[in-house]
Amino acid sequence: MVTIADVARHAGVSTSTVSYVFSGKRTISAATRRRVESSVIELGYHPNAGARALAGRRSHVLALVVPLRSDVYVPVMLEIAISVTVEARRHGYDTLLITNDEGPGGVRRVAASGLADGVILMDVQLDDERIPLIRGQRTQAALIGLPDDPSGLSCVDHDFATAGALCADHLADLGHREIAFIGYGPGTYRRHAAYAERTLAGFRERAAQRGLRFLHRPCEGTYESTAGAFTRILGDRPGTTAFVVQNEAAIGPLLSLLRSSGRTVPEDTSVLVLCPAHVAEQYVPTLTAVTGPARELGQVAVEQLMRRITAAERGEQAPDERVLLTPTLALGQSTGPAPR
Amino acid sequence: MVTIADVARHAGVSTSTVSYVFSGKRTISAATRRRVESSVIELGYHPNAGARALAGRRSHVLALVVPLRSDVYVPVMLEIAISVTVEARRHGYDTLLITNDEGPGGVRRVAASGLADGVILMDVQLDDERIPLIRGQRTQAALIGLPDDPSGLSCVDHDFATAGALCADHLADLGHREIAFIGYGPGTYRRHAAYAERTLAGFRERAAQRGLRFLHRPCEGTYESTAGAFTRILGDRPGTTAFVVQNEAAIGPLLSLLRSSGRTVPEDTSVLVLCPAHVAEQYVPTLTAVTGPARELGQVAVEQLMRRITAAERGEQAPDERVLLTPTLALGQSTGPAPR
DNA sequence: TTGTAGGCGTTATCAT
DNA sequence: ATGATAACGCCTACAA
Repeated sequence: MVTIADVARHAGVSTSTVSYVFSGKRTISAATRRRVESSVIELGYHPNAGARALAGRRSHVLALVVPLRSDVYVPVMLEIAISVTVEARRHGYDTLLITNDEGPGGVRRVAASGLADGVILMDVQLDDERIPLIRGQRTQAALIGLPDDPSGLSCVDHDFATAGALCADHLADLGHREIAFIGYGPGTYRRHAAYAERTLAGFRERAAQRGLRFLHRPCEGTYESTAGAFTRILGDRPGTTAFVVQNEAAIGPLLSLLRSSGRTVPEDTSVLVLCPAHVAEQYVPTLTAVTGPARELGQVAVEQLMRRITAAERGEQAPDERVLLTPTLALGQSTGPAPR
Repeated sequence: MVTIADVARHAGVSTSTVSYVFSGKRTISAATRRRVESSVIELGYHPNAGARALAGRRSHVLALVVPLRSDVYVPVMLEIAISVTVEARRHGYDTLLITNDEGPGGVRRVAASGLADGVILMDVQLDDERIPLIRGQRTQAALIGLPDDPSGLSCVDHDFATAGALCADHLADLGHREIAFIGYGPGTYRRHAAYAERTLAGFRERAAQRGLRFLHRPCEGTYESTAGAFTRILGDRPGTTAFVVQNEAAIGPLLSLLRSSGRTVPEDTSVLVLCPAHVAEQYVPTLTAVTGPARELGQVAVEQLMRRITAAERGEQAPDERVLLTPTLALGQSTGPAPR
């Protein structure tokens, strides 16, 4: 193994000089820097991570806690994980994967052992049980998802309320007046899942402002459940001209049901979905969708965590941050003017 | 921070005794062990990862290289990543996520710096460019996916040939004689993607043995592409009574096409898919599927890597392993006896 | 069965 | 602008 001492000897400088060439924490003459750098390349030197962590009290690793089972659409999870990893590298950090099957103990373990300098929690629930623990051990953390009480923490999430409002606006602009909202199963609302409640609230409020009538129906996402919701909606409100769907699993069934009931999309009925763009694009016709930027979620979380780690190292108190990312409307072929 | 010296003092033993209690590398009297263990708990001691890696020359971390873009179905990727992480923990290891956007340099970096003791490569291609590099630097590695030349490496993959054979057998058993195979796009076969070629070869061989006629048609997975393949198949072989589909994206379109052409499933036409079980279950009717065990893929890779790391530490040459996991047939409602 | 002490490779504090 | 050197916390021969 090539050590820093080998490089120092080869370049004719002291080990501290080599170290400072890497860290940039003091000024080095151009000549010396060149000599060191060419020695590094010639010898194939890679700083030893363990020694660096030990001496520098920083592992340059962050831990990403992924839920084993999640309400979050799986491909989005991986997209976030990858964006975290890529963004972390831009800050000289590597990313450790922690699953929640260890329970909250996993976070304690990697933080207490110094394996990781900080933690990013994915799929944070309103009353997430991991949060008190994080607060307790002063672990630097950034959350993806907005908890009940975000004090003392940095977090980033989609702006679900705005997503809901965007849906109402788009359909109102097209002249629709009677709208059905097909949501997640009742259990999701019962446990107050943030994304479900906030989206609905945002939709409801904007719908009221724009003078829309609407009906919210939970739906498990199975074909039977969707069929039940569909039938009751058309029974209660035969004049319904548009559907908003927040449950990916219900999209396919709903389109089938519309077709077999003789309604064309978007001429007779508009369909607007809340889901990742590439899901909406898979359908025929392509679906108009309100979509949040998954990749940015990971990037922002990493930036927040880096700021906290840096602040903590300086003995400062990191400011809490709370960022909501604005969703966008991706026009597809499934929404159109309300029929007369 | 609580160090091993604090624990030793508190328990009235030497630091080496504490260390050996953890590593189990020498026998400790029950009384001493108890004293140490309770001190550990009382003080909340966690061994420092950096110091451990430095002194022990082992980081107890493995690196998992995930492709940025992949042919592999995304939820399966995450399932594998999680199974790797969980299995690694059972061996006292943590998992570092490496994306391929660093290029093969990422692997070199984590291996040379001692950040990771070994590497697991996902989604390995037949002529994977990362493999020569791994061989060159003597990095311990396990591959998920079977390359052209697996010498000097451990690898695990699905047994795609058997998956293809299972398809032929199931349909032959049901009395089908004319079968269409809807595969991936032509590009997939052109670059000799292993899973596509091996599946087709396995199917072809068994089909010949069982006296089946079959037609293979590539398909991009879009609605248009599927419609084109469908039309040509029924043009060439009007007597086709069963479809095998290896392209998840083509499943939805194919079912629509069958329905709108007035064919019922499974009475008129059987549909058999090659895809993860939970995808097949989402459809109405549920689809019969041939499925590989994704979770086990991760587990086996970790076990292989652990054996290699242990062997290398002892200065031994690790034996190459090559494991193919057997797929299973999951019966759904989409296959039935051939119509008369 | 247990203790002692040297060394793992870097960083960062003093010097110069 | 650069050097010397004491930590950093743990592991593991070597002793007892």
